[in-house]
Amino acid sequence: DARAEQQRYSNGSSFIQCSLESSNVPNDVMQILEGSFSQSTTNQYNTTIRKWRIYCHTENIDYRVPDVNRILSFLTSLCNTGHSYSSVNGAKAGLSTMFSLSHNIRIGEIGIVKQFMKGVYRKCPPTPKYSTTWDADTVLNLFSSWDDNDSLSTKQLSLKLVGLLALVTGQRTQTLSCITVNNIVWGESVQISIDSILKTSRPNRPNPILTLKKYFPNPKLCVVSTLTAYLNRTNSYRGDSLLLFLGIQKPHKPVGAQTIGNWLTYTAHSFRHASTSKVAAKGANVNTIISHVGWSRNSTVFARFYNRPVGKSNDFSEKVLDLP
DNA sequence: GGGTTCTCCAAGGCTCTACA
DNA sequence: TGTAGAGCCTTGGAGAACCC
Repeated sequence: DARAEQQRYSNGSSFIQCSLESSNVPNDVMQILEGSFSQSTTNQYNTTIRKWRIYCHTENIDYRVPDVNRILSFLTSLCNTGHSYSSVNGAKAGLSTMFSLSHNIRIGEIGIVKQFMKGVYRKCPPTPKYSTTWDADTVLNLFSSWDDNDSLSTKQLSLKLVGLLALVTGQRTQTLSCITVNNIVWGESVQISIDSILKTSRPNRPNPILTLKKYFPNPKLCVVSTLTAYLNRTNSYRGDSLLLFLGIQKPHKPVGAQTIGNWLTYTAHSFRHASTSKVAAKGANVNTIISHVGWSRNSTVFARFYNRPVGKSNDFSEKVLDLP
Protein backbone atom coordinates (compact mmCIF):
# COMPACT_ATOMS: atom_id res chain seq x y z
CA ASP A 1 0.00 0.00 0.00
CA ALA A 2 0.93 3.69 -0.09
CA ARG A 3 2.30 3.66 3.46
CA ALA A 4 4.56 0.67 2.78
CA GLU A 5 5.68 2.33 -0.44
CA GLN A 6 6.60 5.50 1.47
CA GLN A 7 8.44 3.49 4.11
CA ARG A 8 10.41 1.72 1.43
CA TYR A 9 11.74 5.00 0.07
CA SER A 10 12.31 6.62 3.45
CA ASN A 11 15.11 4.14 3.99
CA GLY A 12 16.39 6.05 7.03
CA SER A 13 18.45 8.37 4.83
CA SER A 14 18.06 12.13 4.54
CA PHE A 15 17.95 14.02 1.26
CA ILE A 16 21.60 14.99 1.80
CA GLN A 17 22.60 11.34 2.06
CA CYS A 18 20.62 10.63 -1.11
CA SER A 19 22.41 13.51 -2.81
CA LEU A 20 25.90 12.41 -1.83
CA GLU A 21 25.55 8.63 -1.68
CA SER A 22 27.76 8.07 -4.73
CA SER A 23 30.39 10.62 -3.69
CA ASN A 24 33.16 10.04 -1.19
CA VAL A 25 32.15 12.69 1.34
CA PRO A 26 33.45 11.63 4.79
CA ASN A 27 30.87 10.93 7.48
CA ASP A 28 31.93 13.82 9.71
CA VAL A 29 31.59 16.22 6.77
CA MET A 30 28.18 14.73 6.02
CA GLN A 31 27.07 15.44 9.58
CA ILE A 32 28.09 19.11 9.32
CA LEU A 33 26.25 19.38 5.99
CA GLU A 34 23.12 17.83 7.50
CA GLY A 35 23.30 20.28 10.40
CA SER A 36 23.41 23.22 7.99
CA PHE A 37 19.65 22.89 7.43
CA SER A 38 16.98 23.24 10.12
CA GLN A 39 14.92 20.18 11.02
CA SER A 40 11.82 21.54 9.28
CA THR A 41 13.71 22.10 6.03
CA THR A 42 15.20 18.61 6.23
CA ASN A 43 11.73 17.15 6.84
CA GLN A 44 10.26 19.03 3.91
CA TYR A 45 13.06 18.12 1.50
CA ASN A 46 13.01 14.49 2.69
CA THR A 47 9.32 14.39 1.78
CA THR A 48 10.02 15.82 -1.66
CA ILE A 49 12.90 13.44 -2.37
CA ARG A 50 10.85 10.46 -1.23
CA LYS A 51 8.06 11.42 -3.64
CA TRP A 52 10.62 12.01 -6.37
CA ARG A 53 12.10 8.54 -5.81
CA ILE A 54 8.65 6.92 -5.95
CA TYR A 55 7.89 8.83 -9.14
CA CYS A 56 11.19 7.75 -10.70
CA HIS A 57 10.62 4.15 -9.66
CA THR A 58 7.19 4.22 -11.32
CA GLU A 59 8.68 5.73 -14.47
CA ASN A 60 11.62 3.31 -14.32
CA ILE A 61 14.28 6.04 -14.34
CA ASP A 62 17.27 6.84 -12.12
CA TYR A 63 16.32 9.41 -9.46
CA ARG A 64 19.94 10.58 -9.21
CA VAL A 65 19.98 11.95 -12.79
CA PRO A 66 18.88 15.61 -13.07
CA ASP A 67 16.70 15.18 -16.18
CA VAL A 68 14.89 18.53 -16.55
CA ASN A 69 11.96 17.16 -18.54
CA ARG A 70 11.35 14.45 -15.94
CA ILE A 71 11.59 16.97 -13.13
CA LEU A 72 9.02 19.18 -14.86
CA SER A 73 6.72 16.19 -15.32
CA PHE A 74 7.10 15.38 -11.63
CA LEU A 75 6.29 18.96 -10.62
CA THR A 76 3.32 18.90 -13.01
CA SER A 77 2.01 15.77 -11.31
CA LEU A 78 2.11 17.65 -7.99
CA CYS A 79 0.33 20.60 -9.56
CA ASN A 80 -2.34 18.35 -11.05
CA THR A 81 -3.03 16.64 -7.74
CA GLY A 82 -4.13 19.88 -6.10
CA HIS A 83 -0.87 21.18 -4.63
CA SER A 84 -0.51 24.96 -4.49
CA TYR A 85 2.26 27.10 -5.94
CA SER A 86 4.00 27.14 -2.55
CA SER A 87 4.14 23.35 -2.39
CA VAL A 88 5.37 22.98 -5.97
CA ASN A 89 7.91 25.72 -5.33
CA GLY A 90 9.08 23.93 -2.18
CA ALA A 91 9.46 20.68 -4.08
CA LYS A 92 11.46 22.45 -6.77
CA ALA A 93 13.68 24.00 -4.08
CA GLY A 94 14.28 20.54 -2.59
CA LEU A 95 15.27 19.02 -5.93
CA SER A 96 17.34 22.11 -6.74
CA THR A 97 19.25 21.76 -3.48
CA MET A 98 19.75 18.01 -3.93
CA PHE A 99 21.11 18.32 -7.47
CA SER A 100 23.24 21.34 -6.56
CA LEU A 101 24.99 19.12 -3.99
CA SER A 102 25.36 16.07 -6.25
CA HIS A 103 25.84 17.67 -9.70
CA ASN A 104 26.45 21.36 -8.96
CA ILE A 105 23.32 22.12 -11.01
CA ARG A 106 20.73 24.62 -9.77
CA ILE A 107 17.43 23.34 -11.18
CA GLY A 108 15.70 26.55 -10.15
CA GLU A 109 17.99 28.64 -12.33
CA ILE A 110 17.24 26.82 -15.60
CA GLY A 111 15.17 28.95 -17.99
CA ILE A 112 12.42 26.45 -18.75
CA VAL A 113 12.04 25.70 -15.04
CA LYS A 114 11.69 29.42 -14.25
CA GLN A 115 9.05 29.78 -16.96
CA PHE A 116 7.26 26.66 -15.72
CA MET A 117 7.07 28.10 -12.21
CA LYS A 118 5.50 31.28 -13.60
CA GLY A 119 2.87 29.06 -15.18
CA VAL A 120 2.22 27.31 -11.86
CA TYR A 121 1.96 30.72 -10.19
CA ARG A 122 -0.69 31.80 -12.68
CA LYS A 123 -2.57 28.49 -12.50
CA CYS A 124 -2.81 28.34 -8.71
CA PRO A 125 -1.62 31.64 -7.17
CA PRO A 126 -0.81 31.67 -3.43
CA THR A 127 -3.18 33.54 -1.15
CA PRO A 128 -2.17 35.33 2.06
CA LYS A 129 -2.99 33.40 5.23
CA TYR A 130 -4.42 36.42 7.02
CA SER A 131 -6.38 38.94 4.96
CA THR A 132 -7.88 40.33 8.17
CA THR A 133 -6.95 40.00 11.82
CA TRP A 134 -8.91 39.74 15.06
CA ASP A 135 -9.14 42.38 17.77
CA ALA A 136 -6.56 41.78 20.51
CA ASP A 137 -9.02 43.28 23.02
CA THR A 138 -11.16 40.14 22.70
CA VAL A 139 -8.48 38.06 24.42
CA LEU A 140 -7.58 40.81 26.90
CA ASN A 141 -11.22 41.16 27.96
CA LEU A 142 -11.37 37.39 28.49
CA PHE A 143 -8.28 37.42 30.72
CA SER A 144 -9.71 40.40 32.62
CA SER A 145 -12.86 38.42 33.38
CA TRP A 146 -10.93 35.52 34.95
CA ASP A 147 -10.17 35.21 38.68
CA ASP A 148 -6.85 36.25 40.20
CA ASN A 149 -3.84 34.22 39.07
CA ASP A 150 -3.67 32.22 42.31
CA SER A 151 -7.26 31.03 41.84
CA LEU A 152 -6.83 29.92 38.22
CA SER A 153 -6.38 26.28 37.24
CA THR A 154 -2.95 25.30 35.94
CA LYS A 155 -4.43 25.06 32.45
CA GLN A 156 -5.92 28.57 32.64
CA LEU A 157 -2.68 29.97 34.03
CA SER A 158 -0.66 28.33 31.25
CA LEU A 159 -3.01 29.62 28.54
CA LYS A 160 -3.05 33.12 30.05
CA LEU A 161 0.73 33.37 30.28
CA VAL A 162 1.23 32.14 26.71
CA GLY A 163 -1.50 34.47 25.45
CA LEU A 164 -0.13 37.55 27.21
CA LEU A 165 3.45 36.78 26.16
CA ALA A 166 2.35 36.26 22.55
CA LEU A 167 0.51 39.60 22.52
CA VAL A 168 3.02 41.67 24.51
CA THR A 169 6.15 40.42 22.73
CA GLY A 170 4.69 39.72 19.28
CA GLN A 171 7.02 36.72 19.03
CA ARG A 172 6.49 33.43 17.23
CA THR A 173 5.62 30.30 19.20
CA GLN A 174 9.09 29.03 18.28
CA THR A 175 10.60 31.88 20.31
CA LEU A 176 8.21 31.38 23.25
CA SER A 177 9.02 27.65 23.31
CA CYS A 178 12.74 28.50 23.65
CA ILE A 179 12.39 30.65 26.81
CA THR A 180 14.40 29.18 29.66
CA VAL A 181 14.01 30.13 33.32
CA ASN A 182 17.74 30.81 33.72
CA ASN A 183 17.59 33.51 31.01
CA ILE A 184 14.90 35.54 32.77
CA VAL A 185 16.45 38.60 34.43
CA TRP A 186 14.29 40.25 37.10
CA GLY A 187 14.55 43.97 37.71
CA GLU A 188 12.51 47.15 37.20
CA SER A 189 11.23 45.31 34.16
CA VAL A 190 11.78 41.65 33.24
CA GLN A 191 14.20 40.89 30.41
CA ILE A 192 14.32 37.53 28.65
CA SER A 193 17.16 36.58 26.32
CA ILE A 194 16.98 33.63 23.91
CA ASP A 195 19.97 31.31 23.42
CA SER A 196 18.48 29.06 20.75
CA ILE A 197 18.72 29.49 16.98
CA LEU A 198 15.50 31.12 15.74
CA LYS A 199 13.95 31.45 12.30
CA THR A 200 15.54 34.85 11.79
CA SER A 201 18.89 34.02 13.44
CA ARG A 202 21.89 34.90 11.29
CA PRO A 203 25.63 35.26 11.94
CA ASN A 204 26.37 38.56 13.73
CA ARG A 205 22.69 39.22 14.28
CA PRO A 206 21.52 38.99 17.90
CA ASN A 207 18.19 37.44 18.86
CA PRO A 208 15.56 39.91 20.11
CA ILE A 209 15.51 40.46 23.90
CA LEU A 210 11.96 40.26 25.29
CA THR A 211 11.17 43.06 27.73
CA LEU A 212 8.17 42.73 30.04
CA LYS A 213 6.97 45.74 31.99
CA LYS A 214 4.70 45.63 35.01
CA TYR A 215 1.24 46.80 33.99
CA PHE A 216 -0.55 48.65 36.78
CA PRO A 217 -3.82 49.95 35.23
CA ASN A 218 -5.24 46.41 35.18
CA PRO A 219 -3.29 43.96 37.42
CA LYS A 220 -5.04 41.00 35.80
CA LEU A 221 -3.30 41.83 32.52
CA CYS A 222 0.16 42.15 34.10
CA VAL A 223 2.37 39.65 32.29
CA VAL A 224 5.09 39.93 34.98
CA SER A 225 2.78 38.86 37.82
CA THR A 226 1.32 36.11 35.61
CA LEU A 227 4.85 34.86 34.91
CA THR A 228 5.63 34.93 38.65
CA ALA A 229 2.45 32.99 39.43
CA TYR A 230 3.26 30.44 36.72
CA LEU A 231 6.79 29.88 38.05
CA ASN A 232 5.44 29.44 41.58
CA ARG A 233 2.80 27.00 40.34
CA THR A 234 5.23 24.87 38.29
CA ASN A 235 8.01 24.97 40.86
CA SER A 236 6.90 21.76 42.60
CA TYR A 237 7.15 19.62 39.43
CA ARG A 238 9.70 21.56 37.38
CA GLY A 239 12.65 19.36 38.35
CA ASP A 240 15.74 20.05 36.23
CA SER A 241 13.80 21.51 33.31
CA LEU A 242 15.09 24.91 32.24
CA LEU A 243 12.44 25.45 29.56
CA LEU A 244 9.72 27.75 30.90
CA PHE A 245 6.62 26.03 29.58
CA LEU A 246 5.75 22.59 30.92
CA GLY A 247 2.95 20.21 29.97
CA ILE A 248 -0.37 20.70 31.75
CA GLN A 249 -0.68 17.02 32.59
CA LYS A 250 1.76 14.64 34.24
CA PRO A 251 4.61 13.98 33.66
CA HIS A 252 4.76 17.76 32.93
CA LYS A 253 7.49 17.48 30.33
CA PRO A 254 8.65 20.65 28.53
CA VAL A 255 6.32 21.39 25.62
CA GLY A 256 7.29 22.32 22.07
CA ALA A 257 6.23 25.19 19.83
CA GLN A 258 3.43 23.07 18.36
CA THR A 259 1.80 22.53 21.76
CA ILE A 260 2.14 26.20 22.65
CA GLY A 261 0.38 26.92 19.37
CA ASN A 262 -2.45 24.62 20.44
CA TRP A 263 -2.80 26.49 23.74
CA LEU A 264 -3.51 29.78 22.00
CA THR A 265 -7.24 30.29 21.46
CA TYR A 266 -6.81 31.85 18.05
CA THR A 267 -4.24 30.40 15.61
CA ALA A 268 -0.78 30.90 17.00
CA HIS A 269 0.71 33.11 14.33
CA SER A 270 -2.36 35.36 14.27
CA PHE A 271 -1.33 36.68 17.73
CA ARG A 272 1.65 38.22 15.96
CA HIS A 273 -0.67 39.90 13.47
CA ALA A 274 -3.19 40.98 16.11
CA SER A 275 -0.62 42.57 18.41
CA THR A 276 1.39 44.34 15.70
CA SER A 277 -1.82 45.57 14.06
CA LYS A 278 -3.13 46.99 17.32
CA VAL A 279 0.18 48.67 18.13
CA ALA A 280 0.36 50.14 14.63
CA ALA A 281 -3.21 51.38 14.90
CA LYS A 282 -2.26 53.06 18.20
CA GLY A 283 0.42 54.97 16.32
CA ALA A 284 3.62 53.18 17.29
CA ASN A 285 6.76 53.77 15.24
CA VAL A 286 7.19 51.17 12.47
CA ASN A 287 10.89 50.77 13.30
CA THR A 288 9.93 50.02 16.90
CA ILE A 289 7.56 47.28 15.76
CA ILE A 290 10.11 45.77 13.37
CA SER A 291 12.87 45.64 15.98
CA HIS A 292 10.49 44.50 18.74
CA VAL A 293 9.23 41.40 16.92
CA GLY A 294 12.59 40.57 15.36
CA TRP A 295 12.23 41.28 11.64
CA SER A 296 15.39 42.33 9.88
CA ARG A 297 16.18 46.04 9.78
CA ASN A 298 15.21 46.51 6.16
CA SER A 299 12.40 43.98 6.20
CA THR A 300 9.36 44.91 4.12
CA VAL A 301 7.18 42.20 5.64
CA PHE A 302 5.37 44.54 8.02
CA ALA A 303 4.86 47.21 5.41
CA ARG A 304 3.44 44.67 2.98
CA PHE A 305 0.73 43.58 5.42
CA TYR A 306 0.00 46.64 7.55
CA ASN A 307 1.78 49.83 6.53
CA ARG A 308 0.17 52.04 9.20
CA PRO A 309 0.91 55.76 9.70
CA VAL A 310 3.99 56.43 11.84
CA GLY A 311 3.56 57.95 15.31
CA LYS A 312 5.92 59.08 18.08
CA SER A 313 5.57 56.63 20.97
CA ASN A 314 7.89 53.65 21.15
CA ASP A 315 6.28 51.53 23.87
CA PHE A 316 5.00 48.32 22.30
CA SER A 317 3.68 46.44 25.33
CA GLU A 318 1.72 49.33 26.88
CA LYS A 319 -0.07 49.94 23.60
CA VAL A 320 -1.03 46.26 23.28
CA LEU A 321 -2.44 46.14 26.80
CA ASP A 322 -4.25 49.46 26.48
CA LEU A 323 -7.94 48.50 26.46
CA PRO A 324 -10.40 50.95 24.90
C1' DG B 1 -7.71 14.48 26.07
C1' DG B 2 -2.99 16.11 25.85
C1' DG B 3 0.99 15.95 23.24
C1' DT B 4 3.75 14.53 18.97
C1' DT B 5 4.56 13.65 14.08
C1' DC B 6 3.88 14.46 9.30
C1' DT B 7 2.62 17.05 5.21
C1' DC B 8 1.33 21.20 3.06
C1' DC B 9 1.92 26.00 2.51
C1' DA B 10 2.67 30.96 3.81
C1' DA B 11 6.36 33.79 6.00
C1' DG B 12 10.86 35.36 5.76
C1' DG B 13 15.63 36.93 4.31
C1' DC B 14 19.00 37.45 0.80
C1' DT B 15 20.35 38.42 -3.91
C1' DC B 16 19.81 40.13 -8.31
C1' DT B 17 17.76 42.99 -11.88
C1' DA B 18 15.16 46.63 -13.98
C1' DC B 19 14.33 51.23 -14.00
C1' DA B 20 14.02 56.06 -12.67
C1' DT C 1 23.46 55.16 -8.30
C1' DG C 2 19.66 54.22 -5.39
C1' DT C 3 15.61 51.62 -4.83
C1' DA C 4 11.53 48.82 -5.68
C1' DG C 5 10.31 44.47 -6.71
C1' DA C 6 10.89 39.74 -8.36
C1' DG C 7 13.21 35.29 -7.79
C1' DC C 8 15.05 31.87 -5.03
C1' DC C 9 15.78 29.00 -1.12
C1' DT C 10 14.87 28.19 3.73
C1' DT C 11 11.95 28.16 7.65
C1' DG C 12 8.18 27.72 11.06
C1' DG C 13 3.05 27.47 11.50
C1' DA C 14 -1.53 25.07 10.60
C1' DG C 15 -4.11 21.20 10.74
C1' DA C 16 -4.93 16.28 10.38
C1' DA C 17 -3.49 11.87 11.89
C1' DC C 18 -1.51 9.42 15.24
C1' DC C 19 0.32 7.90 19.84
C1' DC C 20 0.24 7.55 24.82
